[in-house]
Amino acid sequence: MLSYNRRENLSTMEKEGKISVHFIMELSKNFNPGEYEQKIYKKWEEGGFFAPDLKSKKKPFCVIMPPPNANGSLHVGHGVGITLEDIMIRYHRMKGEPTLWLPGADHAGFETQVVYQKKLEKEGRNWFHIPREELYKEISDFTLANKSVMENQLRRLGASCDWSREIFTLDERIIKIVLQTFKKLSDDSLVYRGERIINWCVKHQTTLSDLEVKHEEKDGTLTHIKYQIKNSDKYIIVATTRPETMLGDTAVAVNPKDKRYKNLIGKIVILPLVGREIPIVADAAVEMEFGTGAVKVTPSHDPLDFEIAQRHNLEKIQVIGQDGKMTVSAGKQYAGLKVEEARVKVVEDLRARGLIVKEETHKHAVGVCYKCNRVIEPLILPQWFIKMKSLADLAMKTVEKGEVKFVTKRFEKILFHWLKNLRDWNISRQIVWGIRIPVWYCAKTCPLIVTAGETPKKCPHCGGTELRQETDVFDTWFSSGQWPFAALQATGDFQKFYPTNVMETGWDILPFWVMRMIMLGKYITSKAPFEYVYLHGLIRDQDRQKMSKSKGNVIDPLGVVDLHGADALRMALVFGVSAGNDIVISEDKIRAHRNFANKIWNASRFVLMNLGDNFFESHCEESQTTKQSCATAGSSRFLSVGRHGARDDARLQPEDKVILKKLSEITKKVTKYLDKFEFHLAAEEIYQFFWHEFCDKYLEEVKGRLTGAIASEAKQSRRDRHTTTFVWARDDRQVTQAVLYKVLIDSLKLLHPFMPFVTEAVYQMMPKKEKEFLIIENWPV
RNA sequence: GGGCGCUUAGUUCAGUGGUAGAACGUUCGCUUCACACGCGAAAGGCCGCAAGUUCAAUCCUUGCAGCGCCCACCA
Repeated sequence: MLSYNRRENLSTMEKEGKISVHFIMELSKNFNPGEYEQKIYKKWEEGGFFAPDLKSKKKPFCVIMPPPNANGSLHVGHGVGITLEDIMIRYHRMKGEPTLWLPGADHAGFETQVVYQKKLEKEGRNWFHIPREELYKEISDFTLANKSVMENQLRRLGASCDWSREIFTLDERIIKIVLQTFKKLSDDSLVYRGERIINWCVKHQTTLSDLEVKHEEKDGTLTHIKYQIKNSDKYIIVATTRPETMLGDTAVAVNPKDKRYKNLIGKIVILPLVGREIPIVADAAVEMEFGTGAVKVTPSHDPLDFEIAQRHNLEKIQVIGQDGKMTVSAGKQYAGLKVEEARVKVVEDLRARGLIVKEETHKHAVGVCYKCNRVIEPLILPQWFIKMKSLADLAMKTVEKGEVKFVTKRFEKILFHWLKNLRDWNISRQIVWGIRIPVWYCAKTCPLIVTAGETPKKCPHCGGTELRQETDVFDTWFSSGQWPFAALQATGDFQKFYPTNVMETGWDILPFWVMRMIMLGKYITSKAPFEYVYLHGLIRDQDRQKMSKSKGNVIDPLGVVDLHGADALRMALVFGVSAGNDIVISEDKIRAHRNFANKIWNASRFVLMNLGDNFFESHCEESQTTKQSCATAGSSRFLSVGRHGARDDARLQPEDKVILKKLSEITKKVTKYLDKFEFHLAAEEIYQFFWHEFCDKYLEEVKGRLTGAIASEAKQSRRDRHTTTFVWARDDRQVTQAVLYKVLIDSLKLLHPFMPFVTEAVYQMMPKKEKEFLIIENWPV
């Protein structure tokens, strides 16, 4: 027998090819994750276990990883998703299914640009002075650097995704598919370039989709202004929160049913300060109860006014520019002023003329940029839009038919609410970092040239060669909305793995991403991109607060992994958390599961010490003589303990029967819960069983029966292993050992999806393993 | 204004049409030879309020109250 000292670790053990009882006894009393995790992960990865076994005839299982934004570090939110996905993946892999977890990274267009812009600001450089190509290159380098940091963080969490297939959202193969989709939408007349009122962020100098605009309650002032009626000394009083926009007014609107104003409809008013003559129109969109019931109409700077203008064919005068300052059209005395300055000056000037009737404080929701919180300036700009109606209907039908199922039903309601209220989707962004829209403009006024990416040599309409490409890029969500089919097509796995099984992601991106994937996936491939949608909640701290850098309550997942191990973090993220609900995590909770990992470690040490050396050595010899691997010979026999009525074996003591019965029950339960996406219940069951049934009860009960086991050099039986359950079990102690072994190894398997590292570390020390690694073990039945 | 949720032990949360569950925390005892990151024991709850359906409601229905989130063109 070889002797070891406690410094020696896994690799030494493996070099020697054997593990002895003495080795186990020398192991540290506490599980030290740092000593094992990265080594184990490396072995898994090198072993190629993350790639799907394409030879398997079983039904494939596929999860597409929501590609993390490659512009920073992973946060705990990623930890939740990665853990849940990894649990599913490891479970299905152990069931022998060809299992693909496709990792990716997202260039995250606007988001990354915002991050990079901040970085430039700190360096004192001006974003807008850097040439486009240079900027693109810089952001690209930045993103790729972050991408590799992130990949290593995913490894630290234990993500068993197939790195050999990893794909980036700006991969040439992906871009090609995205452009084809745009072309198809264009051919189907689902995309158009339109001059419509859009959301403009003055800071970031780009438009945003409606979803990217947040609404904040703000205190404002409702200013009542007199507009004089032409050829009369009468006035109509309008109420507005944005007096400065009156410079761009082209009408006053009232509700057609409003008796107060009935006789004024069609009359002309003189716009104060400007002198422009504008009509009073009747429009049902005007609320009679609000303000004075008369609205000034500024088509260029207000969405509602824009619509009124469309209906009444009103002129549109832009008085605010993309720089957030008043334009020359606002008049000499206002041009160049910032909006806020102009507001003050306009009110002053009106007051000087006695045209302010009253000013009242007024709470109202103001649209702000979701990134910089700056007030959104509605402007009219030509943008690319996707028509939503037919795609939304398509998505609704897909969900109604059950082609896509939501694990948490209530999200289906929320999705429908979204789908029913969608307006056309502005997919163009005036940013650098993204996929450029494949449209070319001819120098002459020919129709636009839309391609699937190829650069046209000449204008198909006039033959002209003076063409210039659209500078706008796609909204990131336009490309990521195609991710499941695009990614699988790019890696060549589409045939086998599409549609995928589960889309696991945070509920906060239901409308941004999930909804669009259903629409675009179904539209392009005629199949829904996934069968199930599992949405997890937001992470909160013990005081139920959202985590944010400014609050200083952020938990860095890698810090936790370093301190307590990935297993502890993973378990803390699933324990006591049901689908769709917010997740409360605290240092206490993580420590509790660090303790559990340690419990697994120590219980395993105890079992291994008590198996006796015959377990470690003799059986290997036996199986070699029967030309069976050491591993197979051992465990297949043990597996029969629970399966073929061995519980009734006369040599089993009552406590043996109880624990084996419970093991069998727990195995069924955990399996059932995993199939139903009830990860927390699965985790709690196995936790409860392992700690309180196996450790607290069974291990204590059998201690007496094991006395002397360690020193024992019991001879093994050479009887045929196929005729007897416990071939080698010649006395009570040996029966106990067999039961211990069986319960431990099955527990390790059941625990593995949740806590892959401790379980694998222990498995590596197990004698008579069926497989080389636990990660590829067979799920118990 | 519209929509979606939540309310169960001190805390964070599970759960079920039929005697209330876990984790953490708390209290008391334990240097028991796997583990003090541990073991044993214990305390702790009209399952938000009211009505209804039912033989039976914490669970289903309705109303109410409190809390949270999302959406939104009352300028």
